[in-house]
Amino acid sequence: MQGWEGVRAEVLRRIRARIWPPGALIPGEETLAGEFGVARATVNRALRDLAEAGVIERKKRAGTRVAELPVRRARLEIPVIRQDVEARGLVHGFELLADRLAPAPVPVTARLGLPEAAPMRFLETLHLAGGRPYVLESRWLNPAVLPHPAPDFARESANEWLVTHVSLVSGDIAFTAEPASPREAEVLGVPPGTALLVAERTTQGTAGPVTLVRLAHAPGHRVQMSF
Amino acid sequence: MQGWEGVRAEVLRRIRARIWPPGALIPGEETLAGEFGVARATVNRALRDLAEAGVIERKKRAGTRVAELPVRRARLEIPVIRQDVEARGLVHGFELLADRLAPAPVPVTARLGLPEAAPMRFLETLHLAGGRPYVLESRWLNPAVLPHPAPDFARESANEWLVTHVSLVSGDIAFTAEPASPREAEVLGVPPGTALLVAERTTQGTAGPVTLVRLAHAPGHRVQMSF
DNA sequence: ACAGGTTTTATGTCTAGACATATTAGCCAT
DNA sequence: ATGGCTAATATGTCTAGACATAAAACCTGT
Repeated sequence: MQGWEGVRAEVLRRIRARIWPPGALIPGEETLAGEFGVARATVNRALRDLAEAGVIERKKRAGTRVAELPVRRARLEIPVIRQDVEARGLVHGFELLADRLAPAPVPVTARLGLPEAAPMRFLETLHLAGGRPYVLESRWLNPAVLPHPAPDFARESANEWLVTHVSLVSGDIAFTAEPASPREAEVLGVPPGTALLVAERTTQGTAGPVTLVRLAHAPGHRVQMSF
Repeated sequence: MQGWEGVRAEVLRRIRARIWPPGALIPGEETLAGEFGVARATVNRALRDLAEAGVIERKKRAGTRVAELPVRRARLEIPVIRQDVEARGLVHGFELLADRLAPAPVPVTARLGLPEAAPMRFLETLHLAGGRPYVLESRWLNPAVLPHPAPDFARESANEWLVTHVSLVSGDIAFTAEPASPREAEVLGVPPGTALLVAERTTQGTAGPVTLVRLAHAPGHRVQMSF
């Protein structure tokens, strides 16, 4: 068992076997390299990987120690909605329900870091999967990121246009469960108050805040991730 | 701007500027190393990072190409519930509501890959944040992973004991929105049918399937992640 | 004791060169 | 054409050595 994956496996084994218990300082890279008969860079690669996984914590000069409470990290892949639907073997479609320029509510501008009541493009898109309502997308879009002439969001969904044409840099997502509002109930074709999985995303681009979007999913939707 | 982060930034800039459009083959490591005046290993580090982020796709012999539809990846950190509560500045507590050995329902054994109706430990724990119900944890636990004598889950929550004592290897999480069942409503102190954010996790360990747990969160709970 | 600067040290990164490995592309025989 | 072998090539990884950097530890002088 050699190579950086071998080193990682052996270090992980020792941690799990409590040879190096939680909180303990493990030997330095030089030492381990000597013991395993590999170069220090190889040990470094292995330990860096374990640090990324949250198993160990590394600090310059202070050394490497086993994490006290290993934090598990799961990765969520956020596809374009069309891909998401097609991956389920269904035909994707969408309807543009609203498209207007309006002063954005304060909570929206605040979360994006824009001046209060800045005029923004509001887009409401209902995505369909196999002809049935799939998710209601309510989006506030910073008009500064749009080119002239602006794209036709009735032809290409805002969701997809943004991913392919705007350089998204960072952002965050939050999932909540909420009862369907009258509007959501009507559009999605469910009784008001139905439990909906709601995702709220904000994204920042290279040229400032891009968009805040709320995705209200039809009942039964699962967001799946693995680790 | 030098170093692998500099290389990554420049490559990313060219991709965003469509100098290298989606689907395009980008120059090889050797070429880029020459152009940027760094060693090939440095370019490799930068490109490996971009590949991990989903911006480019790499294959041996075939080279590196820009991803057609960049999939955004967000990382979720799954803390121990106690940490989660304490991070919100609240006092954590819990009550063990049920603890029994029972044949697990078929959907449970099936998802974990255990024989049908295998006897499993069923644990129901209500976690409290600042004295108020926070999340109801319903867990099926493979008794094979427990030592003798078994730990006292009334003292240390199963959630925390598992993280620190069992080597978890892989697993998956799914989030859904569900109406509170009568049981959940009663325990969490909400009206039946209230929209709850439910997380379902399965985990596999080195020595086989470990646990399947359902976490029904109190209303208003947000699961937050960033990218 | 204590604040401030200096040394030490473990990790972070880089280089140049090498070999390993997975595919693709080309070639040849059928 | 088609199947199968072979060579070419881009990425993956490793080595040995070097310098950079951050933070702890060790001195100072007051």
